[in-house]
Amino acid sequence: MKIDPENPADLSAQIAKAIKDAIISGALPVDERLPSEAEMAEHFDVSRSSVREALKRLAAQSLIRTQRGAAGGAFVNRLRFEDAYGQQITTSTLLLSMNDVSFATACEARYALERACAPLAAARRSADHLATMRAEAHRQAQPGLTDAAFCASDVAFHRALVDAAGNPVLSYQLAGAVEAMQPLMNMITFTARSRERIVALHLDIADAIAAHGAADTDAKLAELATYTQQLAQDVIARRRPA
Amino acid sequence: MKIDPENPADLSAQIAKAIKDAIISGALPVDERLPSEAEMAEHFDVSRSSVREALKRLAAQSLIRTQRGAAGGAFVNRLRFEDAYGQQITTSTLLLSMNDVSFATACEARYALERACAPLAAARRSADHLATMRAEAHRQAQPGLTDAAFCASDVAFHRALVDAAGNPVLSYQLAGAVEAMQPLMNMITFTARSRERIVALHLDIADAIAAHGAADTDAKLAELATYTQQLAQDVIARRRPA
DNA sequence: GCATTTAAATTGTCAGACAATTACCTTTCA
DNA sequence: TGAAAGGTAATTGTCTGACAATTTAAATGC
Repeated sequence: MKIDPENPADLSAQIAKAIKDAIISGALPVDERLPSEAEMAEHFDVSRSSVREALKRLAAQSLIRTQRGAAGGAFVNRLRFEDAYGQQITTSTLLLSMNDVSFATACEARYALERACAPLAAARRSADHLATMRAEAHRQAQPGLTDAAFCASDVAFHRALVDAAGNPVLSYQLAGAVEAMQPLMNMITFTARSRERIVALHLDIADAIAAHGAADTDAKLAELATYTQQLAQDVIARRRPA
Repeated sequence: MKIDPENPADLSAQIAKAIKDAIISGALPVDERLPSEAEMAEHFDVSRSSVREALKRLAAQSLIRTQRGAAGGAFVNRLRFEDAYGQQITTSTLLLSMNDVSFATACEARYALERACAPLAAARRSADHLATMRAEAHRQAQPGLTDAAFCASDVAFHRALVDAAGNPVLSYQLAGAVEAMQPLMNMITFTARSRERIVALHLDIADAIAAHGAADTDAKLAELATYTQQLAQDVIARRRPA
């Protein structure tokens, strides 16, 4: 850990960066205990408040965890894939909502990434993943389902497809792509969507994956992507003249 | 914004979550000014310190920015793709280093995602992206290049390929996949890698993209993936008996 | 009208105090 | 001897008050 310059602004940011760099570089291994707040305050020659604000910045990124008590303190946290999922989804959602990304761009990215998983999913899918996909597809066929529940089930279906690839790195990357799209898909749900067509495609995809058919899976996913894009264009075209 | 319960622990985390939810829900639009720290302290009935720690948590996620002075305060920050790149790379790097993901798994994910970009890159690549890819490939052929510089150029080549797809959402997603792999690739650089083979493949990829050949690009990327996996296996096999 | 000065608002930092929690040690009693 | 009870120290969590630094806006003087 390095000492801060004489610049008396952004002290907590500087301290946070120093500790963060130490964690990334491996100088502070997982579960290592950081010095106490008082010790760090003395070491960096700042107040305990500044140290605390720095630690809160790191805690917000799940880089450390804190524990009260005699043997307590701040510990380097093992960043788990499950923790990163949430951050990924939040960030993706905000990126989409704050940067007016077009539906076409977001949809293209989503299906491009999902199709990247298709061959792996077709090769490795377990009976469990397949059962989840089929269960969700059948749920989507129920007539009384609300739009929100249909969308949630849609997300669950695609999550199962992604997880079927058996690669946690891919699952992490796809979390944002799949789950952040749900609000955008709601945009269409209210108007033009044909649930029957989507359910049929989902069942086709499940069958293709059941048969380990990589090419078939990819083709059906491409069809679903095209249909989704077409729906969006229809909705936009309908809104234009009004 | 809601009020906190009577639980006097994790106050700053609760406040941060309340504000974060308000931002995600859209109740606080971009560039909206939050109340001053003193006002929030009174509103939530906590001390200014707790409010400040909550704000630091949000600042660490680039959700807000702060400004001193009379018309200063905390403002909802527009999350930009460039900001998210860095977070994505950091998170991916830590996930890989802290969860002992196998090289095979990480490499598989990386090339699966990159191949998802290939058809789009082949279709849309600008002269600029193509020039960057070829320039990096030629730089990699220079004899005096250090291993670190070769790796950096390798990353730049693949970044250009991804950016050539012209989809900022894809570029964001791929940032972690491409850049977080650099340390893992260094593992191999020291031993078995043939630069000539890699440069040749890079030039083939650039040619395929120049000719808008989606299938050729994908095939060459698949070849590069296979070669990389093979290298890793060789290194592991060589270390085993020793 | 324009430049200068002054005031006010706001975040950034500091110092000190107390509360809450937890591990560890000591004492006491069976 | 063993175990339960209690006390002690260390550490984070929170509060209060103060001052410094910065920036905008208003007031003032020419």
